[in-house]
Amino acid sequence: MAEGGAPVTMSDVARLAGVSTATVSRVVNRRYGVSSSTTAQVRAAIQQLGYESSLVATSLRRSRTNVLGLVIHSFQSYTAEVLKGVMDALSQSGFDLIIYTNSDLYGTYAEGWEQRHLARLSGTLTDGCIVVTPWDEVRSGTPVVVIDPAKGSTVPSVTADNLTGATTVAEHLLGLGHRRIGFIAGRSSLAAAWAREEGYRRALAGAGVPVDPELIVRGDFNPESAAPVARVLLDRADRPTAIFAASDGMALKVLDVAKDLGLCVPGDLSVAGFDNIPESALTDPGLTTVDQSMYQLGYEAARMLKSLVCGDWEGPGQIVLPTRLVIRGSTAAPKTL
Amino acid sequence: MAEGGAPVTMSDVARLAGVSTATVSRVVNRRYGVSSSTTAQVRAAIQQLGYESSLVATSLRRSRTNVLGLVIHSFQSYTAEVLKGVMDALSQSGFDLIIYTNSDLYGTYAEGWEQRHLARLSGTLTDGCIVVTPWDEVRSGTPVVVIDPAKGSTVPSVTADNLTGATTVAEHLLGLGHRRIGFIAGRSSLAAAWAREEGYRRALAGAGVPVDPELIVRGDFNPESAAPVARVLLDRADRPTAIFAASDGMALKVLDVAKDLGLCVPGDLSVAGFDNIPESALTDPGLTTVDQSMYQLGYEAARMLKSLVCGDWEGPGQIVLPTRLVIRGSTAAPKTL
DNA sequence: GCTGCAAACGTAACCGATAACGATTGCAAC
DNA sequence: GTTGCAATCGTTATCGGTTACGTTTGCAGC
Repeated sequence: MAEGGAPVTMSDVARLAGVSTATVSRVVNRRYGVSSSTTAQVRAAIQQLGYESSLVATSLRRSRTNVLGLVIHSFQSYTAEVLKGVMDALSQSGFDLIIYTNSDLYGTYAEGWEQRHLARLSGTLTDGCIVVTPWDEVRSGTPVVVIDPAKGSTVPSVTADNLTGATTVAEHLLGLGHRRIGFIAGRSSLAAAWAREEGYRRALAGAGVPVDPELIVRGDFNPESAAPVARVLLDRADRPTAIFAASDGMALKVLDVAKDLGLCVPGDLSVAGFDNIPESALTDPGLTTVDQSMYQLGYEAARMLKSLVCGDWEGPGQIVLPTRLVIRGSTAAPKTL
Repeated sequence: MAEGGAPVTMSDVARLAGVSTATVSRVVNRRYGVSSSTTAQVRAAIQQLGYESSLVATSLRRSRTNVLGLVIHSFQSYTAEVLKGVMDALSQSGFDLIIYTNSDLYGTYAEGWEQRHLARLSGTLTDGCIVVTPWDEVRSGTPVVVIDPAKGSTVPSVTADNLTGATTVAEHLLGLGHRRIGFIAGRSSLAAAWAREEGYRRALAGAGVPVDPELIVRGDFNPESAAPVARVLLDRADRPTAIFAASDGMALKVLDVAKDLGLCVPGDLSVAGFDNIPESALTDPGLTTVDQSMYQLGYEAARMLKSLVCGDWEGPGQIVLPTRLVIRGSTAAPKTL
């Protein structure tokens, strides 16, 4: 059958089978109270017409839909990792997944897009939602889990231990003998950016190394934002012997800048990042970084949401996942040591 | 406001504002025929209650929803690229996007999942759908665009020029002087696999090189499937001087196998792939491949669907996008020449 | 033969919104 | 004072299902 023609509805099936729509509904939902002969008739009609129940109509009437929602702003490379984790966690769970995004990719977002998207889904379509954005003003009748929420949030959430992770990286650099360590911070509005910077500061303080404000510059987590500020650091007469960027994307950009300036990594400059995106393993030299497993974040968020929806969640309201230092070739002891 | 409480509906707003739901609807949809004073009252009530219209209820009643759907089986790495293209094409178009996936990631798929997913969305939720799968038995009341459809399909579709792309790669290898070129085919049920193999055959035929069936082995596009069959090729006494794999994932696996066997690429063996996934640029040596721009596929599919929904599509029913040969370090003239 | 009861099935209200239609109101024109 | 018309707003049917409830039917038990 080709295109065209109105979609086949339950009453079409009912008419063909010579029964009421209620009976068709009972057959579809395998409810008690339909004789085997009429069941067979109805099934035959469904088969013949190629009927599929409408998700919309069903979800409007029913409270439970067995569909979970995921709301995102736009597609980044890490988004795919999160989604893989979410889908693996939902594998064979009986829950389907709907991802809702809007088309305003580059335009300015009207305030409160999270709430708007959430409301459109969680009204009746989904049994619960995952929100991938720093945000905590959740209003929803159904459970919501936030990945990487704003600082001090009290909504159910999953986040990486950015503070410890960043501390570990800085301690790794300090352990190698570095004392002048540049830091490229992330967008200051994000909790993750704050935690990573704080980890850097604490590690230095712990080692008795004073924090030089001149060595802290700010990007926005985007690779492109790192190039100019990295140059600022590296053009200094007393340039740092190591640079710790708050994201791998920015760290990879630092590698490019270093190459442009004729600096050898890790000979002249050690570079470390945060995230462990796939590309970081493939550069030459490989990038020392912190694995925060976006996959794991997605996986845990989905697991949590699933339990919240089923009402059998036992764990804590906020999950903080451990991070893992990944040492590769981009860091070494400073030459001047 | 925290969680809990039934979601606020239109009648809640109507009650608070002292009007009927019809009036609220008119205000929400900016229709003519509401005095400015009542409009203000209604808006105030909406604000106070935090009302958001339900996507489900709206789409059930209305024919048009300004939401497009995308149906996929599971998340692969290329899926993210397709999605980026789709979202860029939809940027500021007024269309939102809903991606529907089910949870059966590893389990066996019941036959006809495409139709089932499509029916659940296109009943009323979406104005049209993109289906990312080789499939052509489309039945839908709303427009559907298929990315990478089955062979000889007549539904609106977007696909890469696999035939020409594969021919180009094979000709590149022939041009370097290779005569014994192994081919690792993809899953035979897919049209893309057929086209890529056909391109390989045609290039050889064009150069007057007889096709040796012993040099053609079959994977399934998955990286893991390539290792054993690559070994079969490379363990032969008269092993090929070059291997062309029908996907980058498989080609990268061939690089691993070659390394295990102590073969030098491209000194002892040239390797080429197809897809140009990001990883292919980062290996050492870089992988010669064909860029088919999944991004572009997604972009064009979305553009086409948008026009089909609006009824102003002028282009052809099937779009075939050109491919581009990307020459990197993994291919060179054979040593024995 | 009548009652009782459960199985089988239809009727109709309902989910939250939209839109055709009807009803009310105010005001100008006759 | 009517009439006419437009502006404003409420009533109600409807989208495609689900489900509480009512009705019919068949059959066992008295």
